[in-house]
Amino acid sequence: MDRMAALPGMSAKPVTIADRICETLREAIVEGALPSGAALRQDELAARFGFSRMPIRDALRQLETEGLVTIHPTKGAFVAPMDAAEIREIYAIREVLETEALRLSCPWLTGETLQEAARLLDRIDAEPNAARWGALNAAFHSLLYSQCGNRRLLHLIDAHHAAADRYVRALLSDPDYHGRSQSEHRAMLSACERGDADGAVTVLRAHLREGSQTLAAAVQGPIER
Amino acid sequence: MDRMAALPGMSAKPVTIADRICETLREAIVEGALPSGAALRQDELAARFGFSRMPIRDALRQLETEGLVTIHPTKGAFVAPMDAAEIREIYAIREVLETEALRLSCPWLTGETLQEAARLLDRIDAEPNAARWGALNAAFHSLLYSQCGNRRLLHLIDAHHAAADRYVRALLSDPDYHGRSQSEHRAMLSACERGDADGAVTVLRAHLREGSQTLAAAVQGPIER
DNA sequence: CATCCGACTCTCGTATACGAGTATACGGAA
DNA sequence: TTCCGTATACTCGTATACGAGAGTCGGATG
Repeated sequence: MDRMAALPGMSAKPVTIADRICETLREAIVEGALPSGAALRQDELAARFGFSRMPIRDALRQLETEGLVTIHPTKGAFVAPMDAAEIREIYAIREVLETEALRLSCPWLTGETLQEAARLLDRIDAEPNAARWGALNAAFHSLLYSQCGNRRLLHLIDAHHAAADRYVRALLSDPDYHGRSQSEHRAMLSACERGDADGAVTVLRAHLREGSQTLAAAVQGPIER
Repeated sequence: MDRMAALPGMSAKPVTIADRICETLREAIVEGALPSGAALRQDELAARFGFSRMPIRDALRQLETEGLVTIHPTKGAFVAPMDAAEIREIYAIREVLETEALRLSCPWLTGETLQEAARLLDRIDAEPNAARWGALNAAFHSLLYSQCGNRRLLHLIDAHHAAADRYVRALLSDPDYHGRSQSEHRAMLSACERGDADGAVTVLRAHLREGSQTLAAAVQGPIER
C-alpha cells in the first residue's frame, strides 16, 4: 500500500480522522482485543474515540474491504469470524498470487535488494514484538515480489497478507513456528540469490502451505476468542 | 464475502440508496458515459441524483474498492484512468486466479451445471446488448469456477472481471472478438465435459492472454475517452 | 399455558449544517 | 510583462439531527 509515499518529494497526504480510527481498530482486531464476532456499534465507537459517527462509518467501510469486519445494512458491523476454512481460503489465494509475483520478480532482483532482504531477516530474528514481527515479515515478502512489475498484484498480496496476519498473531504461543518460518525464508532468499526462480517458488509454496496447516490446526480447537 | 447470501431462505437484504447510486455510477463508468479522469463532485452528484452527499460518499468508496474510481482526501473522487498497463495487470491477475479456480472446480462439475453453461453460451450468441453480454460472460465463467470450494477466490475473480469489463465494453467495434471469444468458450466447456482439467486450463489461459492483448492494443491508440 | 400482537427501544441510514484546507483569480509590485 | 501575495470561492471532512426499519419484551387472548 501507499507506493506513492516512496516518491520522496510529493504526496504529503492529508491524514483524516477516519484513517486514524481505521488504523486503531485494525490493530485492536488483529491483536485480538476486539474478539471475533463482536458487534461494532457506531455510537459506542464514536463515544469511545470522541468523534462523531461519520469518520467511524468510513473506517468501518475501509476495514470491510480489508476483510476484517463484515457489514450488514441495518444490522451493523461485526468483527469477521476466524475459522479454519477462512484460513485455507486466504492461503490458497496467497499461494497463487505470491508464487506468480515471485516468479516474475526473481529475475529482476538486484544484489542490493537481496542484501536488504537479508537484513530484514536478521531484524525479524531480533524482534520480540508481535506487531512489528508481522510488519517485518510482510516487508520481507514484499521486497522479494517488488520487481514483479504489477502494482495491482502487489496491492492484492498486501491485502491478503494483512488478512492472514490476524491469524498469525494467534500463534505467538508456538515457538517452533518462528524458527521454521525463518529457515524457510532463508532458503527462499538463497534460491533468489542463485537466480533459481523455480526453486524459490517451490520453497515459497511449501512455506505458505505449512503456514496454512499450522494456523488451521491452531484455530481448529483451542483458541476461541 | 456474502457468506449469508448462500443460505437460501434468508438474506432478503435491505437495499440502500448508496447501493443504487453505486450501481448507477458503475454502469455509467463502465459504459463510458463518465469518461476516464472525470471529476466526481459530491454535491454535483447529490444534486443530480436528488439525495444528500452521504450516500454518494458511500457509493464512491465502494467504487474505489472496485478500482473504478480513485479518491484523494481533500481533492475528491475521479474516474480511474484506463490504460494498457492496467489491462495487462488485471489480466495477469485474472490468469492466475481463474486458472486456479478452474483447476479446482473442474473435477466437481456436474452434467447439469455443464448444460447450464452451454445454455449460457447460446444466450451470449443471441445477445446484442453490451451490458447484458458482459453479465452473461461473467456468469459463464463463474459457473465453471463455482465448484472450486473457495468463496473468497470467487469473489476476487468477480471483482477483477468487473474491472476488466469496463475495457471490454470499449471493444464493441470489433466483431471478430465476439466470435473468437465464443469459440474459446466452447473449447473450454468441451474440455470440462471430457473431465480434462489441464486442457480446460490451457484454453482458459490462452483465452485470457488473447483478451489482454486485444484490449491493450485497442486502448493503446485510438480510444481516448 | 401457549401464542400472537403491539408498543417500545435501539441502531442504522440519510439529511442538513459548519469549519478547514486548497485551488484559483485578480491586483499590485518588480 | 511577469511574478507573487492576498482574497475569494469551492470542495471535502466532520458534526449534529431526524426518520425508518428491525428486534424485543410484555400483555392480552384463545
